[in-house]
Parts: sequence; C-alpha cells; structure tokens
Amino acid sequence: MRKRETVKRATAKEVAAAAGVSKWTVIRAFTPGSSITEESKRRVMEAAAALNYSPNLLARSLATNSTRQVAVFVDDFANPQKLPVLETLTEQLQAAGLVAMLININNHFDHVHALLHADQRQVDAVILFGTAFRDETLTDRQLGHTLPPMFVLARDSQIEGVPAVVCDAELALRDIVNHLYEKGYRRPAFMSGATALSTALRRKQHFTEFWAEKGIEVVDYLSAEKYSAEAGAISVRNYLSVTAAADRADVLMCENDILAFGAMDEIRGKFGLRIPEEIAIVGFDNYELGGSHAYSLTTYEQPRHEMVRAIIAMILGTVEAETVTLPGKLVIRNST
Amino acid sequence: MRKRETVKRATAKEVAAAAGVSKWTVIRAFTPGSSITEESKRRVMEAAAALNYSPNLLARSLATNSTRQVAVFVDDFANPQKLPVLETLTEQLQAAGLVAMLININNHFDHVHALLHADQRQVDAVILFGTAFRDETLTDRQLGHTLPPMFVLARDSQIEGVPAVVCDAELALRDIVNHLYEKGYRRPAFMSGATALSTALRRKQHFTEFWAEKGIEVVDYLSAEKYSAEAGAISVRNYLSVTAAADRADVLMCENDILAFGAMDEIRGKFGLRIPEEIAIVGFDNYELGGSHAYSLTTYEQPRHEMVRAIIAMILGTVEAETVTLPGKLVIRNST
DNA sequence: CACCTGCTTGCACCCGGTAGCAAGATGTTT
DNA sequence: AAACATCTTGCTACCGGGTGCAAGCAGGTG
Repeated sequence: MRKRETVKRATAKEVAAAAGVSKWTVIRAFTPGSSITEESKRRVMEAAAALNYSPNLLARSLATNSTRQVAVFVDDFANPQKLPVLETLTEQLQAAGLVAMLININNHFDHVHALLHADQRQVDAVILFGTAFRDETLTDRQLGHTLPPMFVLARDSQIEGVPAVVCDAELALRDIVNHLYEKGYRRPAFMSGATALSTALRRKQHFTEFWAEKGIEVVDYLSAEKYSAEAGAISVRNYLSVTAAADRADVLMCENDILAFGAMDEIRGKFGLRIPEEIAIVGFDNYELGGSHAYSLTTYEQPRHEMVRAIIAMILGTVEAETVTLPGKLVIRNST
Repeated sequence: MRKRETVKRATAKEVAAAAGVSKWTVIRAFTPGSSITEESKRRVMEAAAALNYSPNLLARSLATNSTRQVAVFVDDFANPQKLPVLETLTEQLQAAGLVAMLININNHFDHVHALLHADQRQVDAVILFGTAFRDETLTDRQLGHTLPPMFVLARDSQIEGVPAVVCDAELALRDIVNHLYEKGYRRPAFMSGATALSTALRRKQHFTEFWAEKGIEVVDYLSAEKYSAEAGAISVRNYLSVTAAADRADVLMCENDILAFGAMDEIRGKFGLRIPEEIAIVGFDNYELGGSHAYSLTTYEQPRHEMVRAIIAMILGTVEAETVTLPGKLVIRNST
C-alpha cells in the first residue's frame, strides 16, 4: 500500500504552537458553538490556513464514537435502476454530512462478512439496498449484539426490528390495474422473476387481487429465470409458442422493466406482434430506456427521492425508525 | 445521529482481562505473524469469541496511518455504463482488502470539496472515475500539498503527475473503421457529445484519421447537446431533415451507445429508415441494452476488468503508477 | 474593595489500537 | 550448571483528536 510518506497533514498541536495557544483552543475554533473569543478564533484560523490544517476525521470519529459513514450493501448490479438510486442516495447522504461506503455483496463477500466488516469500521448505519437476508443469518451466527443499526431500502425487511422503506405496492398495482381496465384490457397476464422476493410476490398478489375486484381473472402467470432481458424474452417465447392466438392475454405486466424490454423485443422481433394493439405491456421501475421510442413502456416509478429522504431521516434519528411505505407514480406511455 | 448506545463493542483491554493476559497479547493474537504461543493465542481467541471481539479498524487506521479506504469520485450517474464498472471496482477493491467510499460530485459538492473531505477522512487513494478537473483547480486552491494519491479511471488525466487508466482509443477506432470498411461502407459520419473531453476528441480524431488512411473522407460530423438518447435523437433528426437521401452517410458512428440508441429510435421511428440497410450505426461502450433485439448495436467494449485491475495495482503500489492504455474489443452485431 | 457570575482557557484523561524496546521465560549448548 | 540464544510478554510512548473539570480572568454589583 502506497503510504502517504510525502507531506504530513498538520495537527491541532502544530497549529496551536503556531498560534500561541493550546491545542484545545484550536479544537474549539473548529467546533461550532464552543466557547472561544473572536480574537483567539481568528488567530487559530490564520495559523490553520497557513499550515493547511483541517481536523482529522479519523481521530474525531474514534473519540466521538461516530464516523458519519453509512455502509450501503448492494448485491445486484445488473439492475440499471440501482444507479439513479445510488445517485440520489449519495447526494442526500452528503448533504446530511454523511458519506456512503459502497459494499458489493457477492459470492466472495456475503452479508455476514460485510456486516462484520462494516461493524469493524464503526459505520453509523447500514443500508441494505435492494438486498436482504433472513433473520436466522443474524441469530445463527451470533451477530446482532453490537451491530450497527440497519435499514432496508426498496425491499421488504426480513429481519425483526429492522425497518424498511418501500414503494407502496398496493397503490401501485391499483393504479396500474385501473389504468389497464380503463383502456379496455380484459385478459391480463403477469410475468414474475424467479426469486421468491416478498416485494415481487406482493406485486403479483395485488395484481391478481385488483383484477378480481373487477370480476376479472388473470389468464396466465409467466415466470422468468431471473431479472434480465434475456430471461424475459425466453419466458414470453415459451408462452407465445404454446398459446393459441385466441387464448392469449391482451396485456402482460412484467415485474420490472428489464423483463418487459426482453419480452417486447421477443414479441415484436420473433413473433411479429404489434404492441400495444395485439398485446400490451406494462413494466415496473421506469428505467431510463423505457422512455425511448423503441420501447415507450408504460411503467411505474418508485419515489426514490422520498424513499431516500425517509431512510436518511431514520438514520439521523429525526424520525422514528419504522417501516414506511411511500406512493410512487404511474408513467403511461405507448405500450398500453 | 442515532448513536450506538446499545451494546458497546468489546475492546482489546476487556478481552485481555477475560483471558488473563495483557492487551498487547490480545493484539498479537489478532496480528498475523506476530510472536505469540499457541496456548496464549487459544485463550485470547476463546475470550474474544465469548465477548464477540474484533479489532476496531478506526483505531487501527489512526495508529497505522492507513485506512484501506479508497474514495471513488463519480459525477455522471446518467451513464448506465458506470454501474458495471462500479461493480467490478468494488469487487476487486474488496478482494484486495480495500473498501470504496462513493462520492457524488455535483453542484453542491464539487471536486475541491470532495478532495478535502476525502483527505480529512484519510483515504489511501482517490479514484476519479470518468471525471476529472483541470490542473489549475489544484494549484489555484493551494491544494496538492497533503492530498492523497489520485488516479483517473476511464478518462484522460488532466493533472500533472496523476496517472490514468484508459481504453486504447487508437486501437478501438482502428478496429471499428476496419470493420466498417470491410463491410463496404464508404460514407462515414460521426456524432459526438457536446463536451470537449479529450477522450471524446480522440475518438473523433482517430475515426477521421483511419478513414483517411483508406483514402476516404468522413462526410459529416454531427454533435449532440449531451450524452443522452434524447440528444442523440435530436442531433440525427436535424441531420436527416436537412440532408438529401443521396448525400446521406451510409454509416454513423456515435460517440457512445446512449447517443446511438437515441439515433436509432429516431432513424427508424421518425424517418422509417432501415438499420443497417439504409444507414448503419456504431456505438461505443457496449451497454447491456445494445445486445437486445430492439437495438442489436455494434459497439466497442472497454476492458473494465483489466482497467480496474491496473488501477488497483497502482494503488497497492505493486506496479509503478503511470498512465496505461488497455485494449478493448469490438462487438459486432446487426446494426452494421 | 470584596464578592459573585460567567466566559475562556488549560489540563488530565480518554477513544482503541500500534511500534519498538527491554525484561522475563524458555530452551539449547558446552 | 553456567552461559547464551530465542521466543514471549509487558510496558512506555504515540496516532490526533474529544470530554469535563477547575483555574484564570473579566465585568458587574453591593
């Protein structure tokens, strides 16, 4: 590791010597609201500027037991939706004087590793962003005693006492189903990703439920291997090749936009069907590309700014830490 | 800020008391290669396990003057290409025992802020990922004395003494032009993004140069307002509306895939032209979506694994820190 | 002028580790 | 059994700040 042998950072003690005061006075000059005369402060600040001094946050963190660092766990970089949320998250964390440690959860670095590591680094909080683990993972491994506070973002919490911030799936699906109903669709189908995520299950469940309220049954349930365009394409290919034109759904809701993109490519490319005339498509998440001409996908946008705001408020402790559900908004385009 | 008043982490001193040794022996038990008897180590480890002890990395960092944290500056979250690189970067950093601090450079938090902040946090290095600033920024603000070592990733360095890791643009454009030439295209055009990035300029310049080597002149240069599908669409719309069919280029290379997507939507949607028969398209960066049916875009993939490996080797000091240029690979699809 | 109040300032001690020295323990050699 | 080499262990000092107390100092009051 390349050390910083070059030029050492100035310390409070050195600034103190230069300003002719004690190091505590220097520290006070840099601590808002502490009792110090204007004169002393001015002298300290001059000396500090001359020496290019700024407090060492590492030392401060050690002394105050607060690093103002937040670990962000991410395990699915394939989902392009992660990027805008990461942007919002880092921006708002920074605005709150916090900083994000981005942790990649993968085969070589699992949740337990990551948690222990984050704990060793004394982070003030951990955000499980779109990822989660079973409660047992904590208890099995005898963790949980000294762990930093955790929060789940954009996914249901599976851990007792760990709050989550999620988009209101019930409202979302109600909006979607209402929209489809008004557009005249009567033969809905639903495509889910493989994993048995509670957030995913809930979308499917509400989709079914709200159609049922209108006296309509969901005609087909498709499932994709994973969340990728390829998997969405395969799933819809299987469906269309075994389903007679008359028995086909007139609208297919895909659990997220990525699946929808793959499905649309396949529907138009391989099967030559027109969207939305022959089959309409709905996605979820509003990826940037859904807005392009090629797709123009009707989808649902999660309220990421509000979600991030909510989770940061909990981290800062300005609001009680409890699971919250926020409303997003329906984005209607040409695929329906 | 929610403090960790709950259960305090055990310290080496406490473990020492429990194990009946001094705290230094505890430290030795946790320091690979230090001299300690098997017996002592076993007793320490037992006590440590009972108390759930693990060393406080903050304190260690303070004492060793090495945090094993790397700040990663990102300023353009609109580019979806950032995500796979971030994945590779975090994965490899973690494998090397480092961790990424993700810093969002924006209007409220500029390079200077971010650098000072990263410095205060004593990061071991700063990676300028796809972002850079002028050399003057450093000297103007009297920075540069105590700053952590910096490295530029996926962009040219504009700072004296700061190395960069980039994709070999010359090789890339040579491959692209050769491919287009072999395919029989003879009327090339180039679309650039607005900003005068050196990496961007170089693509354009080499594009021109390699066509010239074949005795062919680039027939048109388009420019987009920024790097977005929308801007690409507008740029190509302007071009096609003022250019007679006979005068049109037969292949358009876009500076990156996002521009290409927008251009393709417009070309097919608004102008009803077929790709590649009436006009072929080439992008750059190989975004995941370029592989979908809807686009099937010929593009060029930057060697992100190798680039990340190279930059981490420099950070670790296992290789000399100097600008390196790595070869990527041409990805040929149906748009040419 | 003595006394009280309130703001500044310096100090001892603390946060939880690390480095390097020296004393203590152990084992080996002659 | 004495002398020596080697490994363990504990200790002092230190990384660069923060906390809370008490002394120092000012101004206002009786």
